[in-house]
Amino acid sequence: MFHAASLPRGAPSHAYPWLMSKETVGGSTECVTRFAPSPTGHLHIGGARSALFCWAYAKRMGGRFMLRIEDTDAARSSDESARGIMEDLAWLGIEWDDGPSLSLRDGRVVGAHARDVGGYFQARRVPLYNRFIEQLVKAGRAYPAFESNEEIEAQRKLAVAAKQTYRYPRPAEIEFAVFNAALESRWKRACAGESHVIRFAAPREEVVVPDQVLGDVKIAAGELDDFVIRKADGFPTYHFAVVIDDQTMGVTHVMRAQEHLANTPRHVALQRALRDEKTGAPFRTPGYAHMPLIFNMDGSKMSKRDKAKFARKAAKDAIAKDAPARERIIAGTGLPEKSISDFLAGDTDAVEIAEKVGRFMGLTLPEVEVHDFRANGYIPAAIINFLALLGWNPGMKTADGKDLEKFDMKFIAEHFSIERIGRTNAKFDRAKLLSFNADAIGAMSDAEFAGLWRVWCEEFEPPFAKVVPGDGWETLGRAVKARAKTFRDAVKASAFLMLDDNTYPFDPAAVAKNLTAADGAGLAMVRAVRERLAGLDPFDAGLIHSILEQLAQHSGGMGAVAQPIRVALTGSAVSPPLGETLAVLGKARTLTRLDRCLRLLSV
RNA sequence: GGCCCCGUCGUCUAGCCUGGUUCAGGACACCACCCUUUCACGGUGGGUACAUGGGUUCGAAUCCCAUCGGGGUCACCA
Repeated sequence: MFHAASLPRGAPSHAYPWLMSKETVGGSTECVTRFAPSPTGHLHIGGARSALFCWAYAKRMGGRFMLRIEDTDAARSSDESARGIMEDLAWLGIEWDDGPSLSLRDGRVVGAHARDVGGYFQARRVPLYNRFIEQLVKAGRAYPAFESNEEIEAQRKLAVAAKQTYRYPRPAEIEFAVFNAALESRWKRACAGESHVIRFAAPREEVVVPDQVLGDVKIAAGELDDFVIRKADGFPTYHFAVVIDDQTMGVTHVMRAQEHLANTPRHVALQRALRDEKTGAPFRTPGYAHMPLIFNMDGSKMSKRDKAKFARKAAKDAIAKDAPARERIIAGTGLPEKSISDFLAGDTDAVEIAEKVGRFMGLTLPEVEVHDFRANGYIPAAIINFLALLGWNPGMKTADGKDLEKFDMKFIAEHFSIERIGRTNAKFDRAKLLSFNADAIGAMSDAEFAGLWRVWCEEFEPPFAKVVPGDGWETLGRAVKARAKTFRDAVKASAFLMLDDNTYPFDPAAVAKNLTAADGAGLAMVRAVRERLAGLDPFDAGLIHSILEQLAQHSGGMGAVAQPIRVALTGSAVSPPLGETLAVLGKARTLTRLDRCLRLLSV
């Protein structure tokens, strides 16, 4: 027997001639990949990686990347979700050639030149699915089944109780691949409107999934049961819609997470049973590539519930340390007492509650959706680079012999290959992402950083954006850029700006060390600096800096000058460089603060 | 539990296909030192890994087998 595992990875399987796809490099058919999310929420970071890999492969092969919305779950799908997913993809820079169109802020339209394939929302393609359902029934490869969901569920429970795998038993009257009288009668009942589902008559032979990452994956005969391909509500199931669409939309390569691997035999079996409406030829089996899964550092799945877990733990810790904290949280979030107690008890993982608690407590909740990363100040380029490395590696070295791991989408589009996708599940290391983001920020010019940071602040930190003087962004940005791994960090580093000039508190330790020690030497320095600053015009970072330097020459170093000023100005011993800090604060606010400090602390 | 996938530093990984050049290289994180007006940035250095056990071979992280471990999946959700 042919041993697939001995094949080089990525090689086509010669054991199954129908798989010999013509859709290879240089062939007449161009490569088409697709990302097919179901619009039931935001774009998950793992989904973003799937989309990126699909995009990358299509670009590398000079083909097309398609976005298809799998909204066959009428109850859970929503248009808002679909739009949100598209916006997240566009924000990351993953743009689709084919798919619904989306207008960007800059006026461009993604998907403007999409091929006409009859719609990219599955819910609008139902008549197409139904034609193929009928084809399958007439061929004796699918049949209506009339059991209710409850009946099936009861039987499944029985099987589970007996520690057996439940498989729907094919009715004795159904003959494989024959449209017999019994089937015809069932079909008539179904067409007459009797409630039913359509089940696929699965083959009773081994099914092979040709996977370009894992090699051929064989599923023994009898593992597949007669699964449902059309639900009672008339919508196709995922398995059916995906096969019909991939065929009719010309998809040549299916790349998705490994959690789908176990479903793939169903798809392959379906493909072998279905015929093209025009040519009568069997459906193509696309090239499959299942990529490794992404987990949290502790091995759990990355899920929205992580936010609730994180916020709950922080809240519980705070309450354990200080019982009244509970009341403060209730008051501070404006949430009903019941919501908070349910939340703390773990009865609900509602994201809205988690986010309110998180905001009130000043927590940064773990990001799991693309939008979370965006809201927390991450840069698309850093996310893309990091994601690309999760399960793929270019296997190249830099000029100085290190592993190449910093690259952009252009590089990915030029070098991506399925052969270099790994097979091992990966853990999502936020620390490394953060480091990538810091590097991306560090690589920006001051002007570039200031511009992007400002736009971000205006959307996600409006109160802060308001206190930054219009002409102060670049000066401030220059001062905090190196201190920020994210845009939000840069806001934190600029916290001094948000302080109320007349009420901000002083850190006693910092005061003792830098102001009142040595008979108030620090205070004397504050006084001296205040005198010089009072007459300064313009109040410019460079000029301020040189004044401080002059002072430093006569008083034993910069430390003796800078630290007292820092404490006087911000209440703490930590701040960005003083020139920029004072300049952005402005002369009036600076003098107000220095005067207040002198007034409060002088003896 | 059945079926399937996977197993190199704490994490992402290079190396594995084409066994020796590897007492295993890089990055992030961590620690130490240097730089320094604080905090950062930056620089230098350091520790930590081939899951285990059997083979094959002169020689195995690399090939084979077993065990153990991790994960996925078993829906009228995708």
